[in-house]
Amino acid sequence: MSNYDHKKIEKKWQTFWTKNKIYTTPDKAPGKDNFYLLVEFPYPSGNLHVGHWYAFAAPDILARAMRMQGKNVLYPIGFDAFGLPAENAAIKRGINPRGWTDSNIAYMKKQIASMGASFDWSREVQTIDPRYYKWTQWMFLQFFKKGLAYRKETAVNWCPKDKTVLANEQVIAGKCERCGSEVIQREMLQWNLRITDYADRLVDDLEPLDWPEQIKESQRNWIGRSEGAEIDFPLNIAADIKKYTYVLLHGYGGTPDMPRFLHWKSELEKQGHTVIIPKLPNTDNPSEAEQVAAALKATNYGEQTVLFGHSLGAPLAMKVVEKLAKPIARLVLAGGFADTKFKDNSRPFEKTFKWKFDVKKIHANVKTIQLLHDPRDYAVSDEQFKRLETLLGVKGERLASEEPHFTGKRELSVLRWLRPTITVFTTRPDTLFGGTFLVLAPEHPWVKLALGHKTILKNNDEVQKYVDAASKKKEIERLAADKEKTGVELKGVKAINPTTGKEIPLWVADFAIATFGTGALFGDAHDERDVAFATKYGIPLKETLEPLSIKTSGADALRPDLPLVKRRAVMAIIKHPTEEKYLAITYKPTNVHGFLSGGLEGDEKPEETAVREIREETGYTKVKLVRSLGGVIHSHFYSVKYKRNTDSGYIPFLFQLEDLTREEVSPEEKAEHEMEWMTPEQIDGFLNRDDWRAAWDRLHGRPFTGKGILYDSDEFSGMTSEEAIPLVSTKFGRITKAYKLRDWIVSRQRYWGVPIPIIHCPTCGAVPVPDKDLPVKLPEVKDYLPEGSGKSPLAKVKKFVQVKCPKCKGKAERETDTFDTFVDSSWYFLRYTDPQNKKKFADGKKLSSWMPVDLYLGGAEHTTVHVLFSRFWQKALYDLGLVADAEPYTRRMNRGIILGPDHQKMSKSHGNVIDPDEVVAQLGADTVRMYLAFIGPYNEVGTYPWNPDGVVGMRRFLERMWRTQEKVGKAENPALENLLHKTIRKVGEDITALKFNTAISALMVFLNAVDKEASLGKSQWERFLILLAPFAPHITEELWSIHGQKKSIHKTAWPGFDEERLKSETVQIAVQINGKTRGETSVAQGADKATQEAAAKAAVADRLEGKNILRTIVVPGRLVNFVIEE
RNA sequence: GCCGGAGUGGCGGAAUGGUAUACGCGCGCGACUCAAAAUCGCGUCUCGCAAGGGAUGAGGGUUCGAGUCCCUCCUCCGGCACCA
Repeated sequence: MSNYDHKKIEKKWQTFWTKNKIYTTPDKAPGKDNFYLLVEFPYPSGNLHVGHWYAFAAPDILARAMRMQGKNVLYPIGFDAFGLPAENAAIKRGINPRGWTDSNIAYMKKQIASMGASFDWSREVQTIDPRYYKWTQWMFLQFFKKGLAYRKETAVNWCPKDKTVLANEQVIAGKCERCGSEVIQREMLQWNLRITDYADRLVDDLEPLDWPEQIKESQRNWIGRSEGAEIDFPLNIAADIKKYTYVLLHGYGGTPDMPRFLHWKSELEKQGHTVIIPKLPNTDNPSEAEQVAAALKATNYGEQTVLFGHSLGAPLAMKVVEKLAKPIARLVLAGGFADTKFKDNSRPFEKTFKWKFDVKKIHANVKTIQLLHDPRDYAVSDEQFKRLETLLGVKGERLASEEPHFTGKRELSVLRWLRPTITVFTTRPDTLFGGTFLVLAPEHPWVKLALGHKTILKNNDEVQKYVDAASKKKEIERLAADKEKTGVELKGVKAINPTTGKEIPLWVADFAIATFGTGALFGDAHDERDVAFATKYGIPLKETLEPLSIKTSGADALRPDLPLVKRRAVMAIIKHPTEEKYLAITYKPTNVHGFLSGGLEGDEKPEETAVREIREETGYTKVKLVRSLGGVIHSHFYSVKYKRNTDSGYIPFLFQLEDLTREEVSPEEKAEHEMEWMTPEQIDGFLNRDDWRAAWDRLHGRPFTGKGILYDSDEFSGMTSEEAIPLVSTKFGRITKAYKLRDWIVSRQRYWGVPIPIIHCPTCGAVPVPDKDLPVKLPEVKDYLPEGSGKSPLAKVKKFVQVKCPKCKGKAERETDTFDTFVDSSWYFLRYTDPQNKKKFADGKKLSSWMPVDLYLGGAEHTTVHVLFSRFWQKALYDLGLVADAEPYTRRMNRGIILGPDHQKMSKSHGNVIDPDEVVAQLGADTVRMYLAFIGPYNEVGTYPWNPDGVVGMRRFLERMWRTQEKVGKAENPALENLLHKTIRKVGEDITALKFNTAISALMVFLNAVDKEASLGKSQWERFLILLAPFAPHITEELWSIHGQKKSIHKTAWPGFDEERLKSETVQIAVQINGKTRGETSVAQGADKATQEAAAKAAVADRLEGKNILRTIVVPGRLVNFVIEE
């Protein structure tokens, strides 16, 4: 027997496997089920670290085992090769990013081969390959055509050093993730994908997935859905300050005297505005020229004009704006069309209207454009509306109108948008009656609108200063939770609380976030942050909620079968006469920790009740009322004393003892209560029921922020928060949702990425590059530095930029931004199913034979962004009918992290980095694979320190195994056979469950047993080798061939096991007395309960002597438990 | 602050509600050796000479029986965070 020479063996077999292409995966294999095992493809940084090994070599065990167990396993790999590091290397060293990337890939491929990984390299995918990114571009264009992609002036994170825009997730603590420079805010035209349209589905579709809760929860948190309502607060701008002239354009077949127009007119006139509703000619068969002329004649358009167009009036209004000589204040469109491409509702006027717009002119003539859309609208499809949004570059409002095409009698939905209102988002509409101020984000559109109008905004300069300061502040600084809140009142403007009709002040404050909800909120007395803000600035507050505590657990939990009985009662917090202490009372029957309480008797006043109860329960006689704490605290609980469900309305008071004079307390009272003087800190930890805590909070002036019972809220008074929320929402606003998730900005002003396949034409707008011209190849450039103005280096390549418009053949310019690399990686798993396809991104049949991915293994750092983006991408493709599944990954698991030997994260600065190449050279790939698999469970996100001694231990195991070949003889060793069957089962089960560590432990147990035996049979040895083969593919292949096998061990079937063999002839059973193990005994396999009981009794006879056995529990083959009297 | 996950020897970790601490590392003792390494054997939660007792972050509960299920608290890890 030679020594175990890992270098020779590993090289030999890696060459053999490659030569014989043993890992090439067919799309279908007869008699085998397909299994798609996906690992995240690496970025070609140039060097494989231990993390890569953990990411690729451990799943390789599963891939190999599943193949042997009869599955056709797709285990592919590729490279996510666009991105900043290549470009930075290029800038720094003046080299070509492609060359840099290619050589890194070549080197990493060698390293991956050294793992003995069973990847099918024939399916390799590289995102930098034009044959791949052609389809990245194509998919984006499909989304664009569907209205899922749009360009918008967006405040973005701008890194002054990298001269590029960063995604939120690339900003760490206000600094650029890569270079550490301070990130600033800057407005830029950016391509966005409407991931927010999918927010609900991205949350809801998680529900049925078999994913760890941790991953699902991270995704939910990232999307950040809040359910609540939008409420409109009309603005009371005094008529003498600002008057608008409203021009309302009616639609096809419409007239100015329709009820909704008359209603809008009268409402707007009430606020002092002028309203003009021109009669438009020939509405049954309209001509564009005539209508435009009529509309233009209606008034002298100027900065005081608000133009509104309904239905056909909408494109008409756009035409009108296009033709104007000077800007107007606002353009509002509802139920309008963008072009004739969608003839789902063809009308006669389409012949005469040209439907071409000069978008630049429209924008020049109106800054504020508001688009309203009801998704139920029968005249305007969602796609049409999205087109309109794309055309105008404005995100519209989706809302519920009275009649789906905005044709109701009053159509408040439109009126809300015509007259100035502030719409707020709230999750607590139950506190709306107590809304005493509004807060707008500094970037709120209305603030922008009002600034500069010094007649409206009396403190214009002050507000301007505040808004400027806010935009200069870094986001991190602005959003620090513990920061003192600041704000400025918008003087001269008031909002009207729609529930009370009362005027309330309007503030700008940077704690309001422009991108969440509507960018505006109302402040009330039941929110800690609002109260802190209002208190600081002396804004009045009004409470409208009384606390309600409902006990659902514990001895005082409500009994579902009993009715609630109302009771008036008092709570008394009693202060010590001299010390800063309060009287804490434990009510023993229910273990309620609180203060003193008692019910009103007869026609007692509450204060009298309190004094009487203090005397009866505590014996203290010298008490004085300090103050009433105000309000009522409601509490629903079960009263053990009176045996009924109680609905107590507690009136809370603060008393103080004058001295500690006491009377005798009755024995009954004494038995029920326990008393102790406690410091406020002790009280904090002592109280265990919400009603007491509410009283304690009230004493300290802390706002009540929970759900309760409404008062001073008109017809909603007396309702619980839960009852009131939907009712208030629909009466004063609309039930809706808000998300933290923002649309995905896919533009990057960088060279090393996929060019965005769009051509900008001065007349046609953004035009997609025709399919036949795809891919738009990344041109060569001379230097890779961004242009500095915000444009990518591509902008410097004239040949690339200057093109003809595919539509009108006029002069046009190519988009010069490239895609975020998360775009590249959002669909790579689809390409693996058909990587060479030139006609499609993948063939439908091939897709359906592999998708959805059965198991996706990756790093925890990708749970939110990459996994979420690719789920969105999949859903968008699904909606286009391009893929068959709405979710890409059946299962997703995150792996753990390998730490350095010092239990710290591996890093050069710690000097604790393990270089896998070195360890492989010294101990072999098989050892490293096995060690990583053994280090901890792969199905949990743990942190596992690399233990150099542990790796050596694994090498010892393999050497021990190597020596075992000498023991192999022809005859089976019967002493090992049962254990081998057990091992076969356990290893198989554990690998499937990703518990590689316990699988290896079972293999060790078997080898330990072999060590104690003189020999083992050839068949036993071979079955053992097969079990070990997925873990240590090289050494097992070698030993397999040494024993004369010609076929690769990795093409061998997994051994079976015999159920009967799993059982031994006798079993050890535990003998317990009262659940404690007191002895053990062995009985024959399958012995009946009586036999087991008898054997057990004998085993602990001495302990049972003279004891009365109350019960005996027999768990066959496991234990016998005697329950005896102690 | 909100939400999710987890706390078991000196360390990594194992345990369908049923004999806690498998397996590995480390450590101790021994064998082999002139010696060392390698290898092999024995031991290794804790108190106790022993018989016995006690331990799965702390405290309570459910159960014949709890590391495992429920409640309260503590600590650590992860996600979100001035999110209305």
